[in-house]
Amino acid sequence: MLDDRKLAVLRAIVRDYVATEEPVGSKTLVDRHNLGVSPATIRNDMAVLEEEGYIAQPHTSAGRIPTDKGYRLFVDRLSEVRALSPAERRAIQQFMDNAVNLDDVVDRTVRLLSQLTRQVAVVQYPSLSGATVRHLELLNMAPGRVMMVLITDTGRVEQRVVEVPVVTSDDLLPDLRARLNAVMDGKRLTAADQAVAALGTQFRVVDPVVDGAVVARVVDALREMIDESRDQRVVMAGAANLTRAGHDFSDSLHVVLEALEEQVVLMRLLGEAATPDLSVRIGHETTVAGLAGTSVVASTYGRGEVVSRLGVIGPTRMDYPGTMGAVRAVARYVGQLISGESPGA
Amino acid sequence: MLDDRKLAVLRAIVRDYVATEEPVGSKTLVDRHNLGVSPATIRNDMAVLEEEGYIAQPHTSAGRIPTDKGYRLFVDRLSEVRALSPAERRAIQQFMDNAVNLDDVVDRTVRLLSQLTRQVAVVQYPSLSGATVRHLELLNMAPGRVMMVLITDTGRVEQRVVEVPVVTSDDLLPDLRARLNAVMDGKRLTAADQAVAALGTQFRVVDPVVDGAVVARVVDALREMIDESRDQRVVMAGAANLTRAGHDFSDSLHVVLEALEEQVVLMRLLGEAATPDLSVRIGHETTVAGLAGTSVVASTYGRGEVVSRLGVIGPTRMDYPGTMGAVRAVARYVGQLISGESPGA
DNA sequence: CTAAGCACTCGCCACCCGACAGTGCTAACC
DNA sequence: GGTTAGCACTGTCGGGTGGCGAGTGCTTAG
Repeated sequence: MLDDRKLAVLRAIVRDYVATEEPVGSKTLVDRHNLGVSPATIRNDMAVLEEEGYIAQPHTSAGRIPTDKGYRLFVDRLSEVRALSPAERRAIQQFMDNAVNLDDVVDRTVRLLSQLTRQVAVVQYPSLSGATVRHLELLNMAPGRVMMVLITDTGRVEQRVVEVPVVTSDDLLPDLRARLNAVMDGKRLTAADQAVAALGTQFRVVDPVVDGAVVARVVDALREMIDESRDQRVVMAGAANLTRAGHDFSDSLHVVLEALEEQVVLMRLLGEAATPDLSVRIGHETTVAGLAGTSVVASTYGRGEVVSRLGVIGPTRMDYPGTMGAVRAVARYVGQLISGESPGA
Repeated sequence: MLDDRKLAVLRAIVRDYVATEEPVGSKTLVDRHNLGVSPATIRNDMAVLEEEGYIAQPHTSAGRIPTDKGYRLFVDRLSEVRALSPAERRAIQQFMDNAVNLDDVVDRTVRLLSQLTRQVAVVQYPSLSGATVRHLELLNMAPGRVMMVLITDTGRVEQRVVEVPVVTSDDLLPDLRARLNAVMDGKRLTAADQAVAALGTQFRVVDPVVDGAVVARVVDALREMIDESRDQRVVMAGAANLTRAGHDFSDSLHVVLEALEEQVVLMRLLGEAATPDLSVRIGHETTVAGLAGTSVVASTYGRGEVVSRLGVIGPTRMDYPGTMGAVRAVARYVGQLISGESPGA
């Protein structure tokens, strides 16, 4: 049904609409792209494309705009991911290489991504589930308050304060710390959790009442920590881009902004990116209510066990090739960075 | 010049305008508040108030709206901070008491504040300058990569990865850690910095070339860390509130959102709150460009050395008594929380 | 000092109308 | 059969107009 020229027309419509943000008519189409036929012919093609649901007209006497289905076809078959310019690559490198710790890496990534794409960027912290335990530190903050700091090989630091019965023996905490570290060190979090549980019961039997209670609290908190560290944090940046001229969110802006402030929503948005590598969800393809007018370009990043997601959110009318290129480039760079390799440009 | 009735009129205008978001005229004024005089009299008073610069009319045939100067007078002399309802207090308590660590406390605080006031909330992390060092941890992440984790008594954890020449001796790091901890433990950050510097030079002389280089890198990084930890982090929440109906940011929204995404701007906004306790900056009183249409209600929180700031940002046309009440209440509660006292409601 | 009456000033809104862009259809053309 | 030219049609957008109403300032009287 769709011969080559019709596809070319669709491609031209998408590109023009994205560029001008105005419904595109048959005449302007033949003017801007040299399609070699007359407007009337294009009109016939457009009629077919509309019938098939790839384009639509906002009102009778206006040009056509792509539908979600049209964008989908465009992304899948009519465009290619745009590689970044050397200048852009250099910018990524320079900006990221100044990061001093994991928080900083994530923070810079999200800001970088939002600036490159001029859209809302979202980055999920590197997952902990595959991470291995590097060290656990126990500290007496105040009588009855113990601070626990858990460090993983991904550079992530989880902290927590627990209330315990007043510590009686001076060397309980160091002792406990040594034991816990001995048991957990180098283990994956899941394995560490089990080891800690086992140690907990054993320890509890051997020691006197008060100490036992302390140990119990610490072990419980530690397990809780390991467990909770699984619900990933997500950071967002570039919300101001939603208000850029040409974004017709005007009315739904409130809804979109509200949605984007919810960690859960952001998680789901990234989580929907089922595809292993680069993924694009367009308009109604998202399951998040209120975000039907947006598209999400996301990608996994990292290697092996240390894997997570990042992406950007923008209007369905976005520059897909460019956005996909930026997301892919940043994902690759950050992936190498947190894997400990010194990434080339 | 301003007798009691004129002040009452101003008070009524501010309240009405904040409530209805529409310019208020003389007739509606006498209808809603029983001022005991006729509209004509009010009109005379309003003429005086306008002449003095407390109110203005957006256009000739409209009612009056308060000017920044008018709000200022209202805040200073015509209103009182509204105490929170028991229900609100309970909500604060419940919400905050589930926090598990400092990040969580700050995160919850900012969300709580934005929900209570229905405005953009900003919270600055508790300052480190007065904090004392609790512990320093050094970890070999990979050959040539050392992770440093600095923990203070405020519960704040700073981390950083440094690249070093490959570590040769196995016990260099533990040894170094022990020495550094011995020197820093319990000290204020500034004092710790000096102690570390002293130790650095001393250590460097004693040890062989490679180790010396490692020590130098670590000490340098540590000092840098202490130094940088002074540029405070600020978190923001509730940006969606900017788009609530009735906020006439419509055009300047972009500017405001952009400003609020800049850490530096947020810092300055809070920093301007010179007054010890609760402070209000109205409209043009702020020095931040682009935020002339907003007011900032801020407060310090915490006690003694551990002191920082929080606040909310909203349109000049805001419910000052209510907002001030909420900010004050949250500041007090969080202050107690991070001081380690178990706060009563 | 307060109140009543009154003319006046604008912003808002609904309405109309013409210009315009783009379409679908039909008929001719290669 | 696909392509093209011509043409009537449809809906949006912008500007212009007029009535309405809220609110004011002024003047004058109590």
